[in-house]
Amino acid sequence: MDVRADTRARLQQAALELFTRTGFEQVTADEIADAAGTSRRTFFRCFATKADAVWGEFGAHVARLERLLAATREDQPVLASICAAYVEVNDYADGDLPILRQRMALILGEPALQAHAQVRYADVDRVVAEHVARRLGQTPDALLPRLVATSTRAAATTAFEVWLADGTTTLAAALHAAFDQLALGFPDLRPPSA
Amino acid sequence: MDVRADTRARLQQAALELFTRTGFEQVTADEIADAAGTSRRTFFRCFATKADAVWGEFGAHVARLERLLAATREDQPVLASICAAYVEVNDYADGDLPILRQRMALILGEPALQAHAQVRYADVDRVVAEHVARRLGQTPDALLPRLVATSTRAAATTAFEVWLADGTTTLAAALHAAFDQLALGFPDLRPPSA
DNA sequence: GAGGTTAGTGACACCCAGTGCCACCGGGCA
DNA sequence: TGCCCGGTGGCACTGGGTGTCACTAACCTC
Repeated sequence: MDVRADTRARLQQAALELFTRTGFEQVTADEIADAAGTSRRTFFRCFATKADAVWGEFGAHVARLERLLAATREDQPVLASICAAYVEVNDYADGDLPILRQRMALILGEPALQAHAQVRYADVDRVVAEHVARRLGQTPDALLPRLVATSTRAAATTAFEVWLADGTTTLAAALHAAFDQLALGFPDLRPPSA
Repeated sequence: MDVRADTRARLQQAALELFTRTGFEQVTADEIADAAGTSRRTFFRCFATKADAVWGEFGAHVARLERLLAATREDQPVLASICAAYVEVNDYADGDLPILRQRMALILGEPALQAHAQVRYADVDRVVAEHVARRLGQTPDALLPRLVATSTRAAATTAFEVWLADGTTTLAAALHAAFDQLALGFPDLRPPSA
């Protein structure tokens, strides 16, 4: 019932390559399957959606984020704990950075993939909101847990965008810069600029 | 080349109705067209996507937001100006609230529509980022303008969610509550809770 | 009032994503 | 050798979205 790991890996690699070269919408599932030396039917057994081929092991990613948040020390400020967890989860080895760049360029650049990302990010938001709710003694669907979850994810996404566009800064540095702004209520735009 | 306004209105109404009753994925474009007394082909001339039938005149909405932001006084804090613009754009007459609730329940509840929303919201983000960039003398793709745009939209979305789930608070009140938290750097979770 | 233009529409054919179903193939196992 | 079973390929089908053409009704001109 399951899928052989190398078949999945070949499909993922082929998909990433073709999407980057030709554009997400232009590539058909048949072409990916051909490039990976397998069939269209097998592609859709590995990935529920064409878009899912771009996301590696994102489920494991979210699970790891959840564990990190659960292990947070109580005396650490909540935003700092979330920032630290985001930084740790996204601490890739140098050798993995090119693939990460390729993946994120697609996700942040292709409209269809941006849309799909929303569904995947909903899991992240849920995990973060539960963490905040636990720390605050509120329910996860109250205003504050929800708001912290969505705005910290907004910060993380923005950090990824500038990291991707810039090329000189570290991903960790970009994440810290974004979270600092958020945690301080955007001090840089506090003084009326006139 | 254009589409008759009442055809579009009938289709939109039928779509909203059917989506709410049966669920977005369960309704086919044919069924919507039949319910509106027209053809499938005409449906796709009115709306590029099945999902687009849920969004009313969202383009006009964004344009109005842009005008409001452009007319902002220079001595008003940036976040306050954005909050005021969001509140004003979402200041519906009481008679329009039921339709708004219906629309937002679909957009926030159906995964496929959540995904599609990301594409529409990208326009909002661009407009807000340009406003912030103008006020700060930065480019719209710098960290701070992007971050303010995405996190204020996160705040607005969260406000919509609690407004929808709650039923007692005003939309304006929910927006102000969310923006206040954001502008102050989440003071409610500042003290280490231990 | 006849003839031409034009916008809106409907009908049909097509491409492609995604799914259900079944047949096949290869390897472990009695 | 015969059986079982996980991975796979082929096939047909649904449904979203598009390009094309033919039709119709209004409007305009002579």
